[in-house]
Amino acid sequence: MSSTLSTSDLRRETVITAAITAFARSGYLGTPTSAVAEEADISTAYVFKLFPTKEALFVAALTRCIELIVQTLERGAAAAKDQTPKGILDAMGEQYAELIADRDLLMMQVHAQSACDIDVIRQALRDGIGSITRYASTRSGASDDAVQAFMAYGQLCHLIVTAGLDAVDAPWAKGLVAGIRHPQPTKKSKKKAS
Amino acid sequence: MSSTLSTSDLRRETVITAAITAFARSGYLGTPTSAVAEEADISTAYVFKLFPTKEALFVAALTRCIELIVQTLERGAAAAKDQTPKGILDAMGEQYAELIADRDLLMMQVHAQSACDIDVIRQALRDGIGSITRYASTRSGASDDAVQAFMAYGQLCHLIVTAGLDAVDAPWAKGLVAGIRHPQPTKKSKKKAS
DNA sequence: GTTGTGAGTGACCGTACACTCACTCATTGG
DNA sequence: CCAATGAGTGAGTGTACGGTCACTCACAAC
Repeated sequence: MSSTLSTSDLRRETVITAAITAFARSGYLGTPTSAVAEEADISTAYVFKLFPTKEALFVAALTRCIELIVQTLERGAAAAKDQTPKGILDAMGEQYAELIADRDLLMMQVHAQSACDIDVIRQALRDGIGSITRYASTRSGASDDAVQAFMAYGQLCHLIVTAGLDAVDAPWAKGLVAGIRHPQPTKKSKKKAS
Repeated sequence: MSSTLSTSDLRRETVITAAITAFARSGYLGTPTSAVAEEADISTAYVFKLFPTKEALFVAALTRCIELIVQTLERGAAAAKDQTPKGILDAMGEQYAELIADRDLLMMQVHAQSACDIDVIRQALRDGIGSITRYASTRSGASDDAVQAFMAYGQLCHLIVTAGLDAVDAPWAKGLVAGIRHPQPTKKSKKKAS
């Protein structure tokens, strides 16, 4: 596809991006490395030259997700009209909701949580939650309680999206979903590779 | 081991219990059916006589989890000293925290969420969240907002336990965990089979 | 031109797992 | 005694996947 040659570091970036998409789709165990390779338009063997193990690849992808999320919170905070703690936190939430519209970042977190029996993954997730929480806290200056609530509703949002509760037409579902910023699933056009 | 003969329906019950333990440990894809069989002290082949597919087995286990959770909420509500909506909801939360002390019920939910790309599992999870939400709502009589918060903090609790955040000794972690009822991990004694 | 190097791959290996099948054994009923 | 039925299993089968290895190819340096 690209006529310009890529150094292996560039390729690594490509693979990380592809890994996020692939792992988000079917989770750590459910995604063969070959699926990541295919998504990156690269051979499976080469993926293993760029990353020593599948675990390492997943961790790299997860870490990248967290970076993207923190960057998004930064943008949200910067764009907040109301620069009070609450205003900033709200703006962050709104920006976050927009980021996860395509679900990949969200599903990566869910899948990571489920893969926590693997030490390096749990550690990466811990660190990630740490980054996010610390940033939300220090940047907004909000109370611990407010930050805790911020995170809690974020988790609820994950559940809603994963289980597809926003498509459920029942009072209990409406109540659960109410007031939570909602991404309408962006249509992802899968590119056909030869 | 048992000298009394068991009808196949009894066996099915045993297998469901075993499945909860096994699946909770390593998730849907990470748990071979043979692990469930071993936990139930039964041959793998017989598991497939009792449940048509691994999917069906997982769904049965998940459904059982939800039943156990709702029963727990019932007990919590009944035991509430303060029978106001908030009092009942709090009591439910406390009882729930106690139930998930051994983590199996909690991990099953996490793993189910991650396995939501399988239709029957997502459906079962949806129904389960529905049961729980509806029960919490009607039994407590609390507002939609309060029920929503109840669920949100429940989800945060799942994250804390899964990622082991309660073992993290940093301010951000303390802030996240603060005030959330906590199970100290019950020691499970694995029984040795011959 | 030949020697070195890094990008990239096809073909393979060992293992694990979902699911099947032919079978054994015990109990029941006549 | 024999037939039928249901509990329960050992030994497979086909396939998929993580990881490896020997290899090719393009290009640069001399």
